[in-house]
Amino acid sequence: MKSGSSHGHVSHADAHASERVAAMLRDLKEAGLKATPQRVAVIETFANDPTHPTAQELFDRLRERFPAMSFATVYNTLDALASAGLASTLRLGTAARFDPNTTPHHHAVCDRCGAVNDIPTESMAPTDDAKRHLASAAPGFVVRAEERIFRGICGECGALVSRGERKLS
Amino acid sequence: MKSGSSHGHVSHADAHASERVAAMLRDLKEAGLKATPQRVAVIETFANDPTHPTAQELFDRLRERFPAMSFATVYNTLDALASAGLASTLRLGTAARFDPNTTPHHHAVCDRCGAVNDIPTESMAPTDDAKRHLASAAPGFVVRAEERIFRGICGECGALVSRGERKLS
DNA sequence: GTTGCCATTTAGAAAGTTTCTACGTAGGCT
DNA sequence: AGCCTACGTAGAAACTTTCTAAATGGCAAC
Repeated sequence: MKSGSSHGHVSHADAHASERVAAMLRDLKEAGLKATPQRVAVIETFANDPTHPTAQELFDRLRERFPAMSFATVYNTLDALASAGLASTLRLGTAARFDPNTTPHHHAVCDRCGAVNDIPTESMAPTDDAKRHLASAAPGFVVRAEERIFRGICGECGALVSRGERKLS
Repeated sequence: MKSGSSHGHVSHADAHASERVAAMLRDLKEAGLKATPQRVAVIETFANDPTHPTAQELFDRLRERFPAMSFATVYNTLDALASAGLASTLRLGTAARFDPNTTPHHHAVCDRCGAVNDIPTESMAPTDDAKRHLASAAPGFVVRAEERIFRGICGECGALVSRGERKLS
């Protein structure tokens, strides 16, 4: 993260990023959680990252600024954020991935490069078809949330493959 | 397991179960994989299990019949089955869960008891709405498969909660 | 039926991820 | 400023998955 907010200069893009960080810090306090330096650092590192980082990735980046930070703090903080509704957990492979985007959305995962993209959707409500099948297969089930994962090949990898390049798998 | 559909008689359950095992063994051979005793045991244990067992759960059960079986064999076999299209992997928590049902379907996961139910759906195709959002958020992405996970409270847990009982997480 | 190849199994180690414990620290309210 | 308690740290522990080397055995070919 080279465009982090620790620099003095604030560009237009960083302005939005700062807003998001500020909003998360505000929500953090409203949830009754303490704004410790470590949590502020996690939020600054995490809030505007669209790559769905793993705990390890966040830990590696945070350590550059906080050499003393422990792995448990990363998990504790992410759990705290998730409990407060400021983040969500996504389990796609062996390691969990975390998402600062709490607006309703789905995910597109590339089979080739592993990239995870957010797919915004206005309505997360199940279709009538889905509701019907849900009702008959799991009677009485009350839906709290729905996750959708699209698996396939992303545009970039599709272009590489069509050019005959085969770097991975 | 209540079927809720217009057909499906319990009296034929065993017959259907045997058929399914036979079909999986046939498909296994057609995929060029050897029908070892361990694989046959995994298939017999796994083919008709609707609970989406973890590798640990399958291993525990298999060990009763095959005390010498190693954990790696369970993973190897499940991977082989998945490669041959006879099973699929579902990652919901820390441990992967496996599903012998390869017909297109979704999953309903209970927040309280953790039960996983299959939700059959005729069409797995994304809605026009989803396609539109997918195209703009991930240009060029080609969908191979779509997974949906409904999270909520299952009928059983809902009934318990409404009676004021709180047995577990 | 025998032989031989090679996929597969096994035990164990290793790698990787997540959770837990004990204790020291410090945030933030009064 | 002082207190209470939530929080952070280090490290261990628990758990899941993958890997390695060596032995085994399924099954095709003869």
